[in-house]
Amino acid sequence: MMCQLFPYAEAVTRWLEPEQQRAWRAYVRMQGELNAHLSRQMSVDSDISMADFAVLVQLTDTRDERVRVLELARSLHWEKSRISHHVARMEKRGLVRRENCSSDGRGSFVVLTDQGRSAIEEAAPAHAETVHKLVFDLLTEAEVEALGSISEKIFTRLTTGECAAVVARCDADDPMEVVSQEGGCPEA
Amino acid sequence: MMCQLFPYAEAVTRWLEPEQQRAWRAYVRMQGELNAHLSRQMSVDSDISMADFAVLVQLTDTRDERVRVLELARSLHWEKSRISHHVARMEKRGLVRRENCSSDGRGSFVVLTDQGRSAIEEAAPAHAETVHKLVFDLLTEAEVEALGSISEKIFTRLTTGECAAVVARCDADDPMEVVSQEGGCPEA
DNA sequence: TGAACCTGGATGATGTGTCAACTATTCCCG
DNA sequence: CGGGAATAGTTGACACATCATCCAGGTTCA
Repeated sequence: MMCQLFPYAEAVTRWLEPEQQRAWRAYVRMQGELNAHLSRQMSVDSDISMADFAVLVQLTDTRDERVRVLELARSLHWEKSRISHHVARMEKRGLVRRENCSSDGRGSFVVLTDQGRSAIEEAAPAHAETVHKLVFDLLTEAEVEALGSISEKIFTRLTTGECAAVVARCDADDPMEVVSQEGGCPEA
Repeated sequence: MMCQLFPYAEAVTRWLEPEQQRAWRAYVRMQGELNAHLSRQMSVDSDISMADFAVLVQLTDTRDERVRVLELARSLHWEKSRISHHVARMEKRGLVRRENCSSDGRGSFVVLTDQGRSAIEEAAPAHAETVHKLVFDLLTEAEVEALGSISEKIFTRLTTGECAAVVARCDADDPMEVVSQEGGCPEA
């Protein structure tokens, strides 16, 4: 219908084919709803947000439980100012603590506190269960595989070449390397 | 790895299987990155946000180009206060206008302005092109089909039964009906 | 009629994400 | 060594989402 509404758009415009449109609309709504649901679940039955959780996962993922701010930014694909603000708020709530880096006067570490550790330990099982209920209990093995490879394709497209350049987020030293940080701890 | 880190979580916890984990991590990152990229693209080369765009699409989708606030909320699956705030901001920028509803003294309409119409007309082609470049150019027909059906499964799960009840967002009169609003105009 | 209740919507506080400066350190190279 | 560039991180302003609360206009029913 939009296509009828915008007949004057340059003739070169590639609108979506019907099946593409169906898939896209479904994806957009699903993704919005799923995010909302996961966030709400997390902050209702644990007392942290998905963002907190993501940060805490990165920290528990490191022996030593301390990570440099920019490394956090790179592995989460967040901008540095986002990390900075978020860590500040988490620090205020006692989930993490900042420490100066002795080897580099500019840098600082984000360190997991006991309270942070118990927060994520409490949150993780419920979150994993939610992901099961909302996603994996519904999908066949083939669909899981498809979801993974579709996501990887798109992600790779987004983080290589022009797209990555446009973003200029907190530039992974090697733009290709961002996808290789697998094998760590799950988000769920 | 998290599984090792939380061995004390109740034994009943269902962690994710390796393939599930891979798919889940890939999905989460892709989705975050894709959202960020679409938003940035939209606000760089048009002067509106994805949220603005979504609202404008709903408006152009209606002959008469006016929609009741709550109807907007229902079709976008947003909370009413989100709509209210967002419409207020859009009004301030001249993209829409509010009008009182004569038949129901409480209600009000959101009306598309000329400026709003030209904003979406300008934004839509570029957005569609971006979606092509970032998504559909990469996927086979089978993958498009898979993406659609996976998304629909999850979306349905999220909007029926207990999940929908938990949310109690702006209750579609018939909880089943929310998925039936197909056939309208694409988001892209 | 009027009291209890429901509905459509607005509002303010708070937490969060983004962008554009800004500071302080370190690096590089003459 | 010294000065410019790069790097690590912070800060403030603003847009946005959520929550709880409020309020005015309808509905129901005695």
